[in-house]
Amino acid sequence: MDKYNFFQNVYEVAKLIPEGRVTSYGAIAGYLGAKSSARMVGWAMNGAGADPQVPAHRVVNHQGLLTGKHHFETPTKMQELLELEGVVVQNDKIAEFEKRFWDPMKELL
DNA sequence: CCCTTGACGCGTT
DNA sequence: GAACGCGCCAAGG
Repeated sequence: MDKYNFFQNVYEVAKLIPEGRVTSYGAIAGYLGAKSSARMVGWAMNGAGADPQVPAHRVVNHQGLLTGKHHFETPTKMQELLELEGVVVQNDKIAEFEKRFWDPMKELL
């Protein structure tokens, strides 16, 4: 695992997120061994926007809040995509976030 | 090369 | 329970 692959790893993990599930930046960061560097995940996702294979809409903050929706084509796109996958979004946050939460540490273990 | 910003997270007040 | 501050790493100005 090269540190230089950090961004790539983020993309890989994001691609593994199942439909109707969401995860947090911190969870991905922790899975990559940089749990304190959740911000890097966000930065990485910034580049993920160029890669349609990376479902950035399934990645939210630890609150389940759609903090990154402004980075999409439209601020509502993120919520739309989530709802299309069966994820209930209310007030820009994931409903039943704990139930929808997909932890790479456990799921990919 | 220094300073600021950024899609976060956690501990403390 | 909300607000604030600090840590973390990288990129842009």
